[in-house]
Amino acid sequence: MDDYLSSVDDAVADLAQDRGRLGRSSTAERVADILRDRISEGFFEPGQRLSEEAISEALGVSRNTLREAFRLLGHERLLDHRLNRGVFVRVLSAEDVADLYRVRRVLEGAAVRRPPSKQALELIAEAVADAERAAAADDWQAVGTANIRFHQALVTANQSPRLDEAMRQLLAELRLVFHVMANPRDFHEPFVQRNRRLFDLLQDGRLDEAATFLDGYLDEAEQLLIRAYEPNR
Amino acid sequence: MDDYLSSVDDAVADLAQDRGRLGRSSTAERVADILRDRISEGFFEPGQRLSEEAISEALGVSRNTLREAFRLLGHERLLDHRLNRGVFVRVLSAEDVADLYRVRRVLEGAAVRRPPSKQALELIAEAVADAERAAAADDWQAVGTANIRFHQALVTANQSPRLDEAMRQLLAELRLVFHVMANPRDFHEPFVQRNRRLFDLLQDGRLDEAATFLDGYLDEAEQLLIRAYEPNR
DNA sequence: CTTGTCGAATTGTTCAACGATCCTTACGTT
DNA sequence: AACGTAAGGATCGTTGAACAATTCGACAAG
Repeated sequence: MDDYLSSVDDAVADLAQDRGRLGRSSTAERVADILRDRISEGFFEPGQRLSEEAISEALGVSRNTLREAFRLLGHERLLDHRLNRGVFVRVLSAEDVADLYRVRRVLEGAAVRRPPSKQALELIAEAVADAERAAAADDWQAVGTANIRFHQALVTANQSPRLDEAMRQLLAELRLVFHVMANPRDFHEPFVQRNRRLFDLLQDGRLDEAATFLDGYLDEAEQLLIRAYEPNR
Repeated sequence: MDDYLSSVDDAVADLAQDRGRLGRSSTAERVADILRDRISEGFFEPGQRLSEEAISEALGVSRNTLREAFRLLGHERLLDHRLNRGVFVRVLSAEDVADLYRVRRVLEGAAVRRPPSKQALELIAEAVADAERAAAADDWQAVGTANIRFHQALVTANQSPRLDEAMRQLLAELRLVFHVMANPRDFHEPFVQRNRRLFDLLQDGRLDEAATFLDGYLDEAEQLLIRAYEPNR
């Protein structure tokens, strides 16, 4: 009987993992999801103003609800809310890009310096493989998203939900900038090999080497980005 | 005449620094400020429900505006927004506390490992002095806020606005927990000396020592907190 | 070319209303 | 005693309309 009870308890405990999915749905949040996707895919361009009237009508929600969605995205730094002037898709300055890479060095650097869990290694390996596969297929858009997943997986090694969330937001912000890269191949291709190399270092437990390798990696990515970005300010 | 023009230009350029203060005031944000203060001072206790009707009436704003404020604080993790049930002052679990300290180790650890700027050192020195002064005056509440300023100043060394902001949020979240400490003196006193010691190490450029010292520091703070916190769950 | 003024357009905020959801209580069933 | 159901009240989610406040561009005056 003890067995029976404990197995039930186990099942219930497992179930608790899905609890997160229950509460998740309010119109405002769903609207925010839609807008977030549109922004990160480049449908709304940085600097563009999002009219309350036009969008609320287009999505069939009231202005008040739309404004709640705007607030959410504003806090994620995807939208810029200027009083009495409306909300605009965020325009990142070169300093913003530099700051984002400063944060990446801290977040990813800390992750790389600690022995990764088996789970984390698996996630990282998957992302590397996906990137290589996409590169072989000349699908550079897919390479880009796989690269992003790679770095997200890296941060996972910190075992911290809050750092994961911070990284998620950071990468969403960075996507605002990726669209300025005229040729996505030039930007994403060089890093596919490096991802593989970084993964190998991590797997072999050569953490110090991984850390310095990562620093060089991020330096170059930042410079590539800023060089392509600085002109049109 | 050139001189005249350029001096005017300079004056105008200076003025641009104050631009940030212009936009900053909407009713919703001011309401959020009020509520944030009330929460961090313990007026609203963790777990308490904040009624839209009661608070909107008390503050003399509409429910819609209040909801915008709630969204803001929800994103700062100070409020817990449960669909159709209202907003509650966030209740941190022991895992939350552990995670917060994980993030602190990353943020403060990275800061301590890089040579601090003169400005940063100054901010840190001020916080240390304030804490010592308050400790001498037996004002343990003030010691607590000075300690918080100390750690905020530490992170300043990262030279990253986003990390500063992350630290600000993190500390606001931690304040939710500080109120469970029955005797603030026991919690804050041991760290006044350590702040001084950490400052000395930084000033002398003994960064590695500072880093390991900080790790021990954070470990102890975390355990103190969790020990006082775990029981009442 | 700068400054003042006016009006259209948009946002900020409020209000009232209605449906949807949750909580509580009570009642009946097994 | 544990569980399923039902009813009612309270609160939230969302809407639509309304008005004040603010911005912005145009146009006239100096």
